[in-house]
Amino acid sequence: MNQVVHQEALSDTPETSAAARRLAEATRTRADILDVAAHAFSEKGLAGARINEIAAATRTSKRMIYYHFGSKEALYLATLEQKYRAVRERESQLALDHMSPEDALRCLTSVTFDHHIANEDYIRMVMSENINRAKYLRQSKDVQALNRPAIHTLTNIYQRCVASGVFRDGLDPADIHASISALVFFNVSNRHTFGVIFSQDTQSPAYTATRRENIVQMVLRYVKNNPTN
Amino acid sequence: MNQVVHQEALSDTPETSAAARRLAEATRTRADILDVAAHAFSEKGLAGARINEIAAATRTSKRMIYYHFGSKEALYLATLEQKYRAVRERESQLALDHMSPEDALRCLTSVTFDHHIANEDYIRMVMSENINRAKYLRQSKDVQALNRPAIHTLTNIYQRCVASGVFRDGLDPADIHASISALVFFNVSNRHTFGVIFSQDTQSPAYTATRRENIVQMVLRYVKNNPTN
DNA sequence: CATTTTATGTACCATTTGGTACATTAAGAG
DNA sequence: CTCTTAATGTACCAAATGGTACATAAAATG
Repeated sequence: MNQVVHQEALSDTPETSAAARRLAEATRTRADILDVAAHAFSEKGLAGARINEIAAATRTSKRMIYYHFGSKEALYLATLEQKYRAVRERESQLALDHMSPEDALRCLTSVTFDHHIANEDYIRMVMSENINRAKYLRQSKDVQALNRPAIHTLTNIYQRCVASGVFRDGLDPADIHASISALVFFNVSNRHTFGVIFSQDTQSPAYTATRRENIVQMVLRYVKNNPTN
Repeated sequence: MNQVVHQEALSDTPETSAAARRLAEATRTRADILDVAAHAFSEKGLAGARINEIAAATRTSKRMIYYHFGSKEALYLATLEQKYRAVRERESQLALDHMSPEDALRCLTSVTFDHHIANEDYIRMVMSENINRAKYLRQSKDVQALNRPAIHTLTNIYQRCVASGVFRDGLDPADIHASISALVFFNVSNRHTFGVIFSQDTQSPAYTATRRENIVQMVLRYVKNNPTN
């Protein structure tokens, strides 16, 4: 997208640096807008966020938002893709192959739990997008591809586990993934209404720790042949 | 709120009927507005819904919305309370006492699952309210009281089960409730993004049926001493 | 009957909103 | 050196938005 600098390698430092600086500047501008917008949309949703406010929080102007992104909706879609990309990238860095299958599942669940807590912006955007009935996510071309590894990881763990006899057979990895996602996502997404209704501090370390452990137990007991822990 | 008609019982039919008709009319107007607004807010959230559109869909006018509710935010809060009330009322009609404890938990989970599917409007409002960080729900005086029975029901079941030796001891009913809620809520709330990402029809009867059964199994295996099913 | 209160319609408004027209500056192309 | 193109600032706009002032008809009140 922005890596072409066709110029002779000789006059590298002075001329190219000018061009490169310019390009880098534009890229930085886009990134700046994207970050500010992502936070705004995450905070108030597509309808609630204000282009004027986003522009004001940027180091550039509203004019530039429309120059680089075209419309509010296009900007929203761009932030959505960015968030999905960032989250999946960090997820894919998880190395589980060297663990015992049971530890791998335990670790995957636990880390995913913490990961969701650490990425509230992402969660809020997913909520927002579900209120939109995925109207914008549907338009993204590479989000599907981006997310397949999540299932593959789990399929690997599960198959290794079944082979070793620790897990029971006949379960669907996609379904296990759905359950893990549900448990850890809800813990962040609904913490506010849940906290108000049941008068609990759903963000306290104590609540979080017990919740994490209970979710891990729930997942393990679901897949294990002889859950005795 | 609107049940006082201090008038003599003698002149009941002609005079009161005029007053009663008037009162009933106003009540109907409020109910009409509330229903239309609930749907609008559920569909687009607080920021996305338009008072003008709500008014147009009503059999009365925008003027009446402000007369009866005062502001967009107050109307939103009123719809929020109405939805919570309606959902909890239907929930409390569930009779589980005559069942075996295990069947009771199985039934509770299963019914709650179906109940969430049948009340998408409610789910969307809860999502919306979590995006608001429960700013409005927090202002409601009777929502907490409204929701305590949910935990009590579960506590009853759980204690009966532990006593009979079928369930393991030491679990927190509130936590079990959180897990059940997470699993069934997510199944509806995130169906759109989930469907897009994993190219599944998350609303098909087949998907729904397996998902329901897997969630029930997950809950049962979590609490049971010897999960062999 | 006079007066006050409830409930409602009509028309209007200030502000905000997403978006744009126009000018400009600087760099790349030939 | 000229011409095009990428990038950006300024000022502006039409439409939409939440909300209201004013009038009024009917019922309640005393």
